Amino acid sequence: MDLPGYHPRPPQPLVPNSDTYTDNVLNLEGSSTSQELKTESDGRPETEESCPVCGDRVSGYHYGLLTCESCKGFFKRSVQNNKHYTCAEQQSCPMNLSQRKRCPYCRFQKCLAVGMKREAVRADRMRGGRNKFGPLYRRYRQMKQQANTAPYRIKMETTQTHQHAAPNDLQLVSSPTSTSLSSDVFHHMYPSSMGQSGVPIPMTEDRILTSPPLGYPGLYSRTFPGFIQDKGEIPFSSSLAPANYPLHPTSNNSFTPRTIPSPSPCPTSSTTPLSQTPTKTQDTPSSATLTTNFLSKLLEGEQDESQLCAKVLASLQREQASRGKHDCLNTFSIMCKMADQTLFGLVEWARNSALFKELKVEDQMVLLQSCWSELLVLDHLCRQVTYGKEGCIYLVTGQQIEVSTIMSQAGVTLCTLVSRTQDLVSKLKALQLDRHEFVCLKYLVLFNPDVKSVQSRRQVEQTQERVNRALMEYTQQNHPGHSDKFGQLLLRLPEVRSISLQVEEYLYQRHLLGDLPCNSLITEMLHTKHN
DNA sequence: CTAGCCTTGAGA
DNA sequence: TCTCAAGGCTAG
Repeated sequence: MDLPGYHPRPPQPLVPNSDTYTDNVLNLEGSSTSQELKTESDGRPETEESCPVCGDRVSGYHYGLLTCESCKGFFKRSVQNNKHYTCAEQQSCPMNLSQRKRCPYCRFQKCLAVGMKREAVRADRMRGGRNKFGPLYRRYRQMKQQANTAPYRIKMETTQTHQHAAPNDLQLVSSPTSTSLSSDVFHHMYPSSMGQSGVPIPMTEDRILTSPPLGYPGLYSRTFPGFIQDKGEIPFSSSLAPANYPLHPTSNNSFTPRTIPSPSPCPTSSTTPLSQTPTKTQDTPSSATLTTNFLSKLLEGEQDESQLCAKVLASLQREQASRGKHDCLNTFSIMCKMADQTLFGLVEWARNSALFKELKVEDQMVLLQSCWSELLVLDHLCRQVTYGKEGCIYLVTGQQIEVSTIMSQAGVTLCTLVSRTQDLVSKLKALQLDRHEFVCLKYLVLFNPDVKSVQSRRQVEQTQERVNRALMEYTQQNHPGHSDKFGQLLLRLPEVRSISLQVEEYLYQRHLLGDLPCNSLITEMLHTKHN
């Protein structure tokens, strides 16, 4: 956002020898009101929180979340008096302590976007007492307390440290070269089609530099100097071994990370409960067995999260190395780079899929160009369902950002997107989405026969139907108590679609503002669509 | 209209 | 009894 008050602060040395990013990096959209408060820890961290609406100091839980006194009052007045504001600008006014009074429309929209609840304003105006959000507040507080007792905040590394580096430390593979993805990379993946000449793309670079599976990818965040920092600390609570499945703490959802197949040459060694069921000796394979085998095949192609994590970190490190000491990526650019690398992985995933390979190259291209953002959203959702803690967003790099941090610094559109996505995460967690179901959803999105200009429409349709059937049988077999899980899962896809379209729209706007890193696969995808 | 401080009262 | 999120009051 190129709006007044939304400019990142100029880089400034935060600690002696600060040689990498500076404190502007957390500014998703440039506003920078909260982080000073956060780091002035005086042992009462909760009161140091910043209001997700305007960045002012919070005074407690109000209408569903921690906000400041003024936003509490503003929200109360707006709801009680049934206010209808209008925005004189583009409905994306900056929202911070000094400018919150300028546009009540945008302020109220942001209140809603960050999650303030209208229902908490009492229609009867009764004073005192407790409302139904009491337990919610208590849970938040418990979570915060937990986070504060075991904060794995990454101290900003001012010099590269090898202390925690694994033998195949990413630093060893970092190279001061350009980015690994170039704008024509998608076309280079499909050289036979489209006849795009393009420049030679170093698309092998990633493969060359990709490290072997890493034991503790989380550690690399420490060895990635200045990756994200703010006043010497980044506000991410990074887990110790985010992508190391056996060590990853299992959350209260149904995921068992161990079941995530690595691209090992031994695909039959699945440890999923499913693989145990078809071992009964039968002359003709049952429908259940066929479904299981089919899904196992689909799962074989899934990316290994730890490898993806390492790859993304390596790419980001290369990027930083190539930029030099005083040319730092801001947080938004870092997020874009992460998304770009993730997308690159998703394209690879599709291209390596046996079912996808059966399609004509032209069809492969149009399908991917049609659903790339949905795949990204699905991938993000799966990561949140698997690893995400409540109130946090889990990044592909294994780091976490508190949703409230994003909300306090993002504009209305981004807040809405985050809020919608988190809602969907909650629904999928409630549905206990598992890895098999997730991979089916990915295939259902990829094999979309309704995409314009698909040549082998029937083939795409048949594959989609096949996956759809497998998903239905799988949910019926594995969740007999949940008779409509299949239907419930399918009902989430329109929202995935809708979010992905909003993401595309948002990214395109940022692209037009010049905020998107150039030479990215995402930019290319956006261009393809808009052309 | 804003925002800081005050009062209230159900639930822990 | 204490806590703390509601609503209320009021100077600016």
